[in-house]
Amino acid sequence: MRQELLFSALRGVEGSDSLPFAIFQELAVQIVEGRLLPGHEVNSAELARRFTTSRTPVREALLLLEREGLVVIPPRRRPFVSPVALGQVREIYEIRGSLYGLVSELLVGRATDTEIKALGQWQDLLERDAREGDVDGYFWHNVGFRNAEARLSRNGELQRRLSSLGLQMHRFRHLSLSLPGRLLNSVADHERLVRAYADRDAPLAAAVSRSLVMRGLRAIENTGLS
Amino acid sequence: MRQELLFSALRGVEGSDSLPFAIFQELAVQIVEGRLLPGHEVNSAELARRFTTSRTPVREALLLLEREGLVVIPPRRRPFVSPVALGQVREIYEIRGSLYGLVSELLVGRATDTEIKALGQWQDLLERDAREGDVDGYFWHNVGFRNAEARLSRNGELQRRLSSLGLQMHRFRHLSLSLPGRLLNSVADHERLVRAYADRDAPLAAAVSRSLVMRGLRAIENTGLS
DNA sequence: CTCGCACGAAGTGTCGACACATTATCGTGG
DNA sequence: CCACGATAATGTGTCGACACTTCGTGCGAG
Repeated sequence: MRQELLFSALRGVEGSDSLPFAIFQELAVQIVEGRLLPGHEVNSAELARRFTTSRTPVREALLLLEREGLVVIPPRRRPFVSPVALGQVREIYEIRGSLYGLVSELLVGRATDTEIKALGQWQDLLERDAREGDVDGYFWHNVGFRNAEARLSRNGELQRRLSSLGLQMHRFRHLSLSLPGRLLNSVADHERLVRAYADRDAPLAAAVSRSLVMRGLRAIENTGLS
Repeated sequence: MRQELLFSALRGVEGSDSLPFAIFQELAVQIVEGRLLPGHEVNSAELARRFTTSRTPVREALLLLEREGLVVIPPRRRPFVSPVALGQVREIYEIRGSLYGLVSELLVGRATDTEIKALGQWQDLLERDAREGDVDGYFWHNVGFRNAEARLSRNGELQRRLSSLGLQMHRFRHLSLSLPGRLLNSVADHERLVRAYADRDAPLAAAVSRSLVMRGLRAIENTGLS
């Protein structure tokens, strides 16, 4: 499944074969896809029954979900899927904008010409998706593009933190891209970005990358989130 | 103890009264202060004996330490205090520089005049410490200053993430500040920063804030870390 | 004397059980 | 008929136990 892209930088932190991580991944996808709605209760006892294990690994999985901000665990109370408040969305976008600005800046100084060319190929895919109005395809190719950028920044810590933010963002993606005209706008930004990479213009790349993220926030704000 | 400043933004995430969090805090301080050296083995069995509890809460504490990057937990193998590689230090500083740039930028738009004046008071303390050559005092007042800045950014997520990075940074602080002339340099940067705040000059504040962090990295690199 | 294997010691991941806290149910009084 | 309090049901945090794996030690073959 394409969802595996979301965990790319998290894998290896905890053995991906471990039982807790498998449970975490399963639940993370469900939350992020909207099948488990905010406020929905995820108590360890029931999950243990569902996965036919004891509560210990489930508990660990819940802690992982908490660290990714997908679940809230109040002490002595049942854990539940974390709510998505507009304020928090804005906070996350601000961080993400700053960090992707950094990615672009680092990338300009560290990526080879061929690597930058490879980014251009992602750009072609995005353009095609936008032309055909394939919102879903656009989204996933965009994730691929961003992952590729993060990798080229040659900063593993940065990659890991962005991946964590990406999980959160996935939760409200449908709000961000489904607006008319949004895709074409976005694809134009991407083009400017790739050109800045090719020109090795670090400040411009950083600025464009950041504004690209912030435009996504603007789009969400206009839909009027609950 | 002053160390409590380090956990300011982490408290509340997990009940600070919980047993696992208490163990986490205890161990985090020991690692961060250098009393538990990189590579030192921290197995849950021994810790359980030392804290006179079962392994379950200890295990949870170790997971918290792992999430802060202070401990590595290889599957089926004993956990150990994570090593401090120069490469990783650079990665963290890059992220920190970017995020503190963001803090400064947001702060300019969101803090009140009186709040900015309060930052100036921290600045006075730093100046005095620098004049008197009180490296330790300077460090802690600096932490206070940065925490205050983060709070004024009015972005809780950002605050939390910076606090996490701060824990890591504490591990090599002695390398960063003990160089001759470093304090005076740093204090001059702080002054420029506070002035930019007073002038409500967001781009300048962001640039100064970031360069302030990066100067710290430069200082560490020159000492030649193992 | 060195290398490698086997055996024992110790640690990890998981489990079921327990006391306590929280939550839901239901009967009773107003 | 609703509010409220006792009580039952369910969940959390913690514990000790177990099988399996990893680590350490020493013995024996070469």
